Amino acid sequence: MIPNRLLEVAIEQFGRLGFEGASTRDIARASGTAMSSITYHFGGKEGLYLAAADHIARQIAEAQAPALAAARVAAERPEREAAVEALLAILDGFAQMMLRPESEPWARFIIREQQAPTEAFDRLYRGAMQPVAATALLLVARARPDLTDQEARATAVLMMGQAMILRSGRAAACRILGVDALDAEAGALLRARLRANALCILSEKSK
Amino acid sequence: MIPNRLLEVAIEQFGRLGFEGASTRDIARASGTAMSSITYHFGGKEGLYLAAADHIARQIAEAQAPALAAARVAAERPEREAAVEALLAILDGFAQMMLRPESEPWARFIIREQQAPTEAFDRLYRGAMQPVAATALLLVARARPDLTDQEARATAVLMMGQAMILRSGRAAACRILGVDALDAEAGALLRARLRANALCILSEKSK
DNA sequence: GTCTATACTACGATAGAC
DNA sequence: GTCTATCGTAGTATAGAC
Repeated sequence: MIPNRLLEVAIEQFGRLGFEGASTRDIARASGTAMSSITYHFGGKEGLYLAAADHIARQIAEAQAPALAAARVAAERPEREAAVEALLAILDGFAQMMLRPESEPWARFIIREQQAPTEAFDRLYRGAMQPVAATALLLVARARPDLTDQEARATAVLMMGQAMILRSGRAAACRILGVDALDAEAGALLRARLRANALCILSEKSK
Repeated sequence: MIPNRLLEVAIEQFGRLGFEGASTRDIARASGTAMSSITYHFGGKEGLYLAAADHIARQIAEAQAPALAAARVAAERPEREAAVEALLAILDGFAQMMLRPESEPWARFIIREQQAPTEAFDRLYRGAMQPVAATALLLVARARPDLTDQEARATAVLMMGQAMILRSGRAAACRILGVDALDAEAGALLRARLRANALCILSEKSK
């Protein structure tokens, strides 16, 4: 299926080179088709870019759906610990996604959009991030009832930052850890520390 | 001074568009000079790119130097609390840098390099990141003697991630917080939560 | 040192054959 | 639907005037 192949290559190239840096010629060639297929299927370079964002959002949403459903159930339980565990699970799922090699191309795409958001960011946020953020926020509020709404939001953002650095700052992380790549061993270490940090943040007693 | 003007514009353009996306024509025009000045001063597009990385590294190193010197003194003190406070200060300094508008152009440049490191990343790491990381690591080890060396390194990386998301995931952070921009008010909230989180991570008693 | 002029390559879009 | 061919524009590098 040519459109799908085009989308995968487009995510790779747009993520690596940016919208203006990537060339429709190269994308078409690497997809094994002619440049004019892009015009035909997506209307042009910009249409392909937006379609790539939608494709990423759909993939992430599908991958996170089960964890989010489980978390929303946990948020209804009376014990605060259930919310803590559910949030730890979401965070770990997020971290695992960041560690998985398959996330590299679309992580590049998203990080680029975060620096200079276009319409594509809107689609990414609404499709992939907003559902995770909303659930995480609900759980932070349950786990830390002492925080105001804005404090809970800030806490959620910062906790996500710990997982996000596994992609956004991977090169520096590897050097600090003294490893060539974030393999299974380094990933397990980081996930364990992330869990310990998050547990400690979420368990703090109200003053 | 034309070379300096070229460097500032280059950081802006390379950060926004990437190495291949930026054009020497535009950089020269925005610097008020001819395209061939780039060849003369930096030997070509690639030379300008590496010089831009060096320029960024120098600026960051200068900005962080006083905080690092103070931290190294604190690391010598016998009380564990001195190390904790010094690390909180470094983290807050880092967060403030991420929040400051001036950091936007070179943050874009650095984040781009993290995704696909070139020789420029080497210069950025050695010049700007390595000194901060080494000091932070020293302080984490002092504050949390129960952690192994690798655990301390992972903890340092994750804690930095909390501050880094203020740049790398700023667009999403703004949406989650429900604000248009990370102004002084939002910045103060985030820094306060970051301090609380870090304090809790660093103070955890050994099991 | 800084400029203009130019050579050469690659870009995105589109028209039209099949 | 997918291809080839072509148009106009913009890219880097470089030679040479001043």
